[in-house]
Amino acid sequence: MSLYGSSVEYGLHCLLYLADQPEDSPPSSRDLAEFQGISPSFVAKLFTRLEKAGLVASEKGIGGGFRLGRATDSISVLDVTDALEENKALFDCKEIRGKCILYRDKRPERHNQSVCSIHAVMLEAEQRMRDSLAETSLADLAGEVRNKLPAKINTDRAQWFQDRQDRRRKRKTRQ
Amino acid sequence: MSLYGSSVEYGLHCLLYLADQPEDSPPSSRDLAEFQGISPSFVAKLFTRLEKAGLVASEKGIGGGFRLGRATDSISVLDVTDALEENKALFDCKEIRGKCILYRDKRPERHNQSVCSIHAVMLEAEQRMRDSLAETSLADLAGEVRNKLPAKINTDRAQWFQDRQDRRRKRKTRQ
DNA sequence: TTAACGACGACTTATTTACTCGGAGTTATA
DNA sequence: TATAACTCCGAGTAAATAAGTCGTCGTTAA
Repeated sequence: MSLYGSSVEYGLHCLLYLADQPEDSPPSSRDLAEFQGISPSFVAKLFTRLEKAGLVASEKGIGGGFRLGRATDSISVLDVTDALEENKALFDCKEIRGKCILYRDKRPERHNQSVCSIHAVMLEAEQRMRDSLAETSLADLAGEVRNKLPAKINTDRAQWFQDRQDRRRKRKTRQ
Repeated sequence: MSLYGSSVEYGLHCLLYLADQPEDSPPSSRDLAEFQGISPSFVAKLFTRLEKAGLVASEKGIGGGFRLGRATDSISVLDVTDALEENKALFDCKEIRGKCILYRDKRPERHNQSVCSIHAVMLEAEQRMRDSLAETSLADLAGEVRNKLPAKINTDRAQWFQDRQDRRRKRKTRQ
């Protein structure tokens, strides 16, 4: 496996689709899942976490779904990974120095004085990773994808989501 | 949990003790485990991985144990994490674009043309993390720890390992 | 010979991930 | 207003992984 789970992959792809979505027709989590060919119930679960983090806002009811909670340029990739992987650190220092046989009886005070050197190295590496992830926003990613793919794909996709929305709302808004 | 498992923590601590060890008396994996109050069988397992990566060299037999496979300044923290967490990437891109409902039938060729944009962001972040981990060597860490702790602790530790070694070898070298 | 060591692999257990299911709640339509 | 259609939501399950164990083997020194 990898350090980040598949939640991060699913979530980022979903949010990228939301970034290109018109304001008035929020796709449901089911729409997003079926469009990508992944599990609808799992995507639904991811979105509850994304909502708690404020990255998306939900709209209930028959025509409801999700829209982004903030502007695309104010949501970073780091925001998404933090929301989906909870607050999972790179390294969980268990302070095993405290178990050392020499200090089994008289607990040493100096362990609390400073951060474990190993831990410090890990914290630094983690911070660099986080800085990097924070540099890219959903707006950056969405723009990149739009430029990379031929226009027809984007219009096809927009059409598909619109059709789904229309079907749910019995074509009230369109036609 | 954290992204890196406890193998990394155990392994790094063990290697740090090896860094301060005199050449002629290699501690056994059991010595290292009992000194730190952690599971001997698990530490033994870790050392087979460290040996395969060339970070330690083993010596069999009754007085045997482990010594570092290279100089302390040529073993980085990254070397250790790579050895213990296999080749676990930060992000495992499953290319779910290929499952998209629009291309279910006619597989698009352009997916292979370029790296997924999301994947690219992750690769960059991972590289920065790896660069950071590669900057610190066992020599750096060992020096830091030596300076941080009072001298007595270091001599006590050296004495403890020496006693263990002597007990195994029935006090051939000492006394 | 014996006791201690590492090497190796199968095995067990605990935790986490990935995913499902059955509500509760909301909205559009009749 | 009743109801059907659709949503979010969170408890619960199954599969995968991590963490740790155990036993057998070949090696080495006392």
